[in-house]
Amino acid sequence: MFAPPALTDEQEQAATHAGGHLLIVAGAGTGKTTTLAARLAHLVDTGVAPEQILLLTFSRRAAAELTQRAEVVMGARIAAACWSGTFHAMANRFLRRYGRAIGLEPTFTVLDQADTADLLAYVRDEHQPPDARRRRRTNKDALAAIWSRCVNTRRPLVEVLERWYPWCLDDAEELRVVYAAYLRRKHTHRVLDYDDLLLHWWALLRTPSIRPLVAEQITHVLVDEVQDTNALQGDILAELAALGATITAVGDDAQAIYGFRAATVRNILDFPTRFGADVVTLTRNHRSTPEVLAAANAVMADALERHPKDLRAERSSGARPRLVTAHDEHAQATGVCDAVVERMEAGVALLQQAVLFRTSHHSQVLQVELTLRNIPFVVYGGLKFLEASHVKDLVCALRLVENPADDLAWFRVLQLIDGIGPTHARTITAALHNHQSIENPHLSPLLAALNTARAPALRATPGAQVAEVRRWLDARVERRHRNGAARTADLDRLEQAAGTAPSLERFLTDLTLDPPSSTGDLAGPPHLDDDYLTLSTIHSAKGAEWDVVHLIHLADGCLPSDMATGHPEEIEEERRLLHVAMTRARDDLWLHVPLRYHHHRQNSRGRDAHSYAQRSRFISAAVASECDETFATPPTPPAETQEVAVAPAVAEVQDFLAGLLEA
DNA sequence: GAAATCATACTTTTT
DNA sequence: GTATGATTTC
Repeated sequence: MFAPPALTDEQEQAATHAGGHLLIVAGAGTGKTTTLAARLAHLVDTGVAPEQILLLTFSRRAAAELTQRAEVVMGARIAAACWSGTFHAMANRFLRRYGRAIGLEPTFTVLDQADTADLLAYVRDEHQPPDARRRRRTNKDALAAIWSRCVNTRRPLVEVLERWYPWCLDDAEELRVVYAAYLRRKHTHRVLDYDDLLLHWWALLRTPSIRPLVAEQITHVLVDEVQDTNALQGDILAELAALGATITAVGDDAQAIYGFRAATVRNILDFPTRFGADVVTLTRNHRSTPEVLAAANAVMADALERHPKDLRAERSSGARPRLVTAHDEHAQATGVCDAVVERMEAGVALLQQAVLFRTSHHSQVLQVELTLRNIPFVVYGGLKFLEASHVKDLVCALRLVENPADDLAWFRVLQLIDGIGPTHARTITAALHNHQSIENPHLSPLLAALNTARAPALRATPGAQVAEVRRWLDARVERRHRNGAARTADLDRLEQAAGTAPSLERFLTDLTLDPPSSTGDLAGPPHLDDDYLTLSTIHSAKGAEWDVVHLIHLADGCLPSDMATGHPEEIEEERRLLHVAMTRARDDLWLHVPLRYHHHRQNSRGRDAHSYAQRSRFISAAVASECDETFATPPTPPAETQEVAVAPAVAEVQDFLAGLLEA
């Protein structure tokens, strides 16, 4: 018998619910993870084999946290036996194992979002090379986003264009051609994009020869953050249910923040009727003080769609949230640092404090200030490590080791050779596929390096394979970039990470499905016992909690983001984003509003500009009345208007120089 | 004709 | 810092 930590009545009811599908509506801070871990333990306790439980979480991080919590209750060995990970990671696992049944070679490579956009641009150029006379084409990121929305919402192209990309409607025919070519290309080159993983998993679950296997293997499915799943993921759950699995879904419609990724809140709202599920609602918040909750509830009070469940505070009274209006973002950064240090000196570890923001560049000024003050920090979210060109170069070269059919990888890697540009890269790729000979003396070192890395050599560990590829690559990376040393240092870190992977294929797949989420992730263990402050996008902070939380850049245009003010529902999603951010705080919540912030604007002279901001529209008078308000300190005068004292000797030199200019 | 180089515009959130 | 388009160089 296991002895779970004391559960409240509502948690207990959810954890031990028997006989059928279940929806747990769990507001922020109501002990969702505790309840889910307890349910997991309960299932095992009542005779379900851990190998028959599928745990679908939103991120690898959430999976790890849940598993860790479950380990405490049920022991590490049992917890580790569950199938757990993101929808995409689980799709990958099933497809590697059973893909052959639907005609999918299990050696496929996975394209991340940037690869997807690159491949779309690549096939478009084959059909329609850029034409100076024509107007600007749809950019490749939009190409990828449009198609992804079609797949994930399962709606036809024209409908998606009308609803979300009306300015692209004129290009509908062109897009159709490009997407058709993209589909063919992926198929012949054994590559899958993120959406393909879900789509093929779904197809697999509908395949008669596979269904009995899965039915036997998976009897219980636990889904976390179900409000952030999309239509396709909902259909996958339905297939699993049809195979006899019992589904437990957990979520909170007030925390739906992934609409931009085609998530639909219908998946949680319709769950009870679609699956005939019982519903248990958790409303007692154990995380935050009543003061923090009052402010968070006040934000949601103005929502267009009212969520009937107000969170009830269980904790005793604490400090009121602080609403700080700073003169500009420098003053804001100063204010955050002062408060963080003050709390640290009062005994709150940096690890128990966080600064959250809407977009990653909102944290730049703060990062400078933290560095100046020697306050250690780790940044989550928005990290473009995998998008840096030298990292992509290495990853593409490694993909060629695994899958020589990967045209996109060839296209990129070949252009690293002197004298080879887009045109030659294409012809050489085609020639390689047709086993024709190629006359280019610079090519053989690359082919040799790939062959050595590919050889089923005895010591071909992933680390050694990376090292082999780098013997060819490093010199080229250093030649192409001014800061070559820093870039090869990044490659060192990748090589190190590869050293711990079971295979090159696993290394590459993990890198795309679970990219390093923080600046520290690849750096390895030395960071672990340090104390550091967390900087995170709100999206990446989902599910986490801290004693002290600072929200910065709460200005209109930042939150709500001015990229997301087109449709009312987008604005509502931004509101929920603020709600999610505020409910991360246990004891102290700070809301920072800069009146003036740096704005990258492309005015005619190409100069950056400052914008004067207004407080976020979500901070209503009612919200403000739940906070203690502080106003801006007067600004320090800009440096260039300050009097600069000139020493006598310098004045003399200046006079001399000025004299040279006189006739 | 293709590659290298220079100039200019753009930069949400994530699997 | 990077992606794209125009211009220069090979």
